[in-house]
Amino acid sequence: MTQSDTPARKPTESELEILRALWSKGSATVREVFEVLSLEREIGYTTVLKTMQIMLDKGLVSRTEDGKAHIYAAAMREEDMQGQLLKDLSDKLFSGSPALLAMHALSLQPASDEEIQLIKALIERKRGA
Amino acid sequence: MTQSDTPARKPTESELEILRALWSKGSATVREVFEVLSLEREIGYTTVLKTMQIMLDKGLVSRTEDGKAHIYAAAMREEDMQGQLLKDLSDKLFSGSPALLAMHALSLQPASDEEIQLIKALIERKRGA
DNA sequence: CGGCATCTACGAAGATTTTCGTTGACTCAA
DNA sequence: TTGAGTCAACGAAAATCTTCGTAGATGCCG
Repeated sequence: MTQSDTPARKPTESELEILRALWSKGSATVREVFEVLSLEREIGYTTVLKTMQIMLDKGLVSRTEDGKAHIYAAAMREEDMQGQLLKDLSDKLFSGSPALLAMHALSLQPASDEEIQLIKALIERKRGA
Repeated sequence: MTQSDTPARKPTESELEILRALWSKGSATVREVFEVLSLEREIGYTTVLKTMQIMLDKGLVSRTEDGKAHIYAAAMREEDMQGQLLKDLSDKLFSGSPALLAMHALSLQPASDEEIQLIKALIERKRGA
């Protein structure tokens, strides 16, 4: 039995790397993902293939057959993964407070005027609610 | 040769767990860390000891002798580690933009009035500069 | 002194992650 | 039909992380 029905663990570094490629392309074959990753670093085709098969087993990606090749897609939306990993980091290093985390992030690098406007709007919206 | 002089990699899950205990106590012996971790979960004393020795080798902690026992301290300040991991996450999932990350974090959970004030102040400060 | 308690050191097993070689299936063209 | 090219499956090696048993050193108490 595969473990496709397990909760959905945190992706490993390599898995996240592949997920990023999938999100950016919408969906892709192993070869396409391999080509994206190859731009970043040395890696073998079968390494990518194997990892994607493992991810399928973990439920991190889904796939459909298309003739000889398989087409893969991320099982989770990028923003959901962002939320999940932010929550994880927040729990581990920011006393479970995303707001505290946000403050640290903001002091990490000055936000642009545009970003500041967005954040202000976001805050106002919350405030109004 | 130990690898104490390597760049300072990202701590593993277990290592981060130990770092949190060290930050909360300032510095501590293996036994003290062990006792903190024991409150959270089942774990053996030598497991903690071994992990802390590995962390010493990696340069994640420092230690001084105190009679028979050793006193450990985190090598990096908590806020620096927070910054490092935030940057890492930002690079991997938020196009390298901490501000974008902050926005997502804020929409994750409503910030308290107090937090909103702090964030506003932070933004104003940046704006002024 | 002798034994118990407490430490560190060492090594190794087990689990997980990362990597890729090899194999066999299929496709297309000569 | 056969050979070159492309693909997935499989298995296993290598690297890393997690766990702890065992052994040896040291301190303290009677």
